[in-house]
Amino acid sequence: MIDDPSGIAPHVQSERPTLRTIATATGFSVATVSRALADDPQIAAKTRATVAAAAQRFGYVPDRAARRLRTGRTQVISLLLATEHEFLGFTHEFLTGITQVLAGTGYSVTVVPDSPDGDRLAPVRTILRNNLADGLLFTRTEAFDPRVRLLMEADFPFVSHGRTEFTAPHPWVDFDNEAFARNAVEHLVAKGRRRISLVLPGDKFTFTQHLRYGFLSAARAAGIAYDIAEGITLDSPTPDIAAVLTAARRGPNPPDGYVCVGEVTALVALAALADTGALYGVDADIVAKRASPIFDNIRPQIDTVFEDLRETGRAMAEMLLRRMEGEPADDLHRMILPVPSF
Amino acid sequence: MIDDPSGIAPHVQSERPTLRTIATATGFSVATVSRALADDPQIAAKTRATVAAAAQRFGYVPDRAARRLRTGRTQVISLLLATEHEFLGFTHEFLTGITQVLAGTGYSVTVVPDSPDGDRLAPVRTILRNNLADGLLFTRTEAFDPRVRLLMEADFPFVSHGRTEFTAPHPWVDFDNEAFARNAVEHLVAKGRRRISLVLPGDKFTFTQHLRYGFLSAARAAGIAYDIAEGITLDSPTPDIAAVLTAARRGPNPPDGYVCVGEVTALVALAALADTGALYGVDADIVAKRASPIFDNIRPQIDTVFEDLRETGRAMAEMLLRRMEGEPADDLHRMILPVPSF
DNA sequence: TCCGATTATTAAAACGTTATAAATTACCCC
DNA sequence: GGGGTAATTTATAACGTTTTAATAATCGGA
Repeated sequence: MIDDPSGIAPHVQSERPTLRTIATATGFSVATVSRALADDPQIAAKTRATVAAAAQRFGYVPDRAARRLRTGRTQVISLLLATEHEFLGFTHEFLTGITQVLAGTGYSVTVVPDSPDGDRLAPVRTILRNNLADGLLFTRTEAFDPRVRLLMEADFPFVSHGRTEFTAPHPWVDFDNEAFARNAVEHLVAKGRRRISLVLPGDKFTFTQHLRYGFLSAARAAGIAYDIAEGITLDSPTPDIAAVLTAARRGPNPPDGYVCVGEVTALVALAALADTGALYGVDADIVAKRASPIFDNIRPQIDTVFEDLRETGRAMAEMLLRRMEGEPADDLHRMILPVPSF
Repeated sequence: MIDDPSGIAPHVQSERPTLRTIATATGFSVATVSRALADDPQIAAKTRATVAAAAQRFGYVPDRAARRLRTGRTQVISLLLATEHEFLGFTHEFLTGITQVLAGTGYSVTVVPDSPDGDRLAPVRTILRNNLADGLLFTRTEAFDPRVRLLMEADFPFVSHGRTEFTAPHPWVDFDNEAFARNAVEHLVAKGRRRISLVLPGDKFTFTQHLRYGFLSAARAAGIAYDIAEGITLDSPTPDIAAVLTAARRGPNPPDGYVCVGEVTALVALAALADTGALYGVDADIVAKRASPIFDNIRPQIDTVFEDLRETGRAMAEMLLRRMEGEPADDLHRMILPVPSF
């Protein structure tokens, strides 16, 4: 074994090639090698070729720490991951999309927890202050999201999952929740349903407004009765949601249609039907937003609308890369469309 | 608002504080400040206090890049996240546990995709070679996992989710799948079931062996009939699993009990019952491993056994920290116990 | 043949930290 | 007060990059 008098980290010192390795091997200086690898046109084409070949031969990979120290760029993208989401598989699908795009770009993804009930600004501040990332992705965006405000002020690249109501444009990827809600209501109406119910996410999230608007306008246009569950949100403990939905079923005018914004809520609604002796398809119908294929295996089969979270992750990562390249925010928007199964 | 004709000071104040900032402010040298902050006993206690106060005042946070360049330690923990898991919420729960423990330690978590069907060694090699992390966590461990072999050879800190069959000890956290399978079978037997069925994960994973052993030994001890589905694994496309289970139900001797290792498989089994006109609780029973509360809202309610993935993530992160501190691997093992709902 | 202008290369500094070795100061005892 | 030792502090040299400014090489053109 090679002795290491330096006392510096054990697994590093196994002859990792550096610029100097290539420099001494090719006879050029470290500076030239660095610029050659950056494809600087000031460096003769022949030299660039020689250096590139040597780098290839040695399996040279630039040291991130050194580059980061020198340039201030971290090669890191941070994901603020909300503790709650409307789908069980949200994190997995989303992260899969992001890492798919980032694979091979040299960026790595760090995950930072984001508690929508807590201080959402704290992790952002830490990242900005300590220069922990070059770009930021986050979910569960609020209408006047403080993170968006702060990041825009700091001119720090980010893409939000969900829009805001700020006037200045910023990059976002969003699911068309208004269209989803509208389609869901219309579908229920087409099935003859006249009294539909909805459980919304917390009021502060922008997508809650979109859902509400789509739901209300379609219900009013159809002239049917509707209600939005009170005292609970999509993120409430499921027993609480179950209690409210079951109570409503036992009340005077139980709904005959449910628009469910998440998978779990849809299961709760189904359970409420079963537990109150109601028959799906007879006494009530359900349209649910889904992000996974689990409903294929749930009986009775309900109508679903697919939200492609993997594609969402991909779109956000791609957009962030473009933003970090300096592309202006004005056109960096992408709406993910609902895919109904009906 | 205020112009800066001098070109000197003002914006410097808003710059990130470094050791030099504190050094000039306190009158000590950079070296002293560095050592004082490291609580070096060679530095006078009074000096340490002074320096600590100044650091506090400036909101000093050491620059990760500089420290990393100098020490070779990255302050990063990488998570190799398998593309498939037996639970929809696996990623979320697991990641939540990990980030909970790592919050405040100064370590950040990067997520790297790991495709169990592809080259599982490639991401590990990249991390080792390019010194991208100080420690590694991964899931879906194989009996003779090449990653474990490589990491042990390189003496690189890691914790695997799942055991291996290597003789040398390495840190692991595992769920007692053997106990789960055994309990599940015994429970079905106690309910009077005499012909039980199981879908296993891929053969190479260690936990597959544990499941098989628990299942087989309990079934044989009880003297009942059993079968393990062939041609499919837990990770097969759900339509494939559904096809096999449904075909079995239509065959000569359909099972009257199912041990389901994942939530989706349990749903498939339930659907297979429903689709073949069988009645849960009458024609067959199910015991399923679960990681989320969704089954509380699925009707009929089946018997479940809880695997606490958040606790698993916590345990793995804690263990990795201890391992990185130099603790020997010998006792770094933790078995997560099944929590039956029955 | 030599000069000015490109073109190609490189020396040196810097990013912020830590570790080594050396320098300084404080302290104690005679 | 001096000599020696212990207690503190600090200068300096890295770590591997990139970048600025400067040097060296090449090339026409007069």
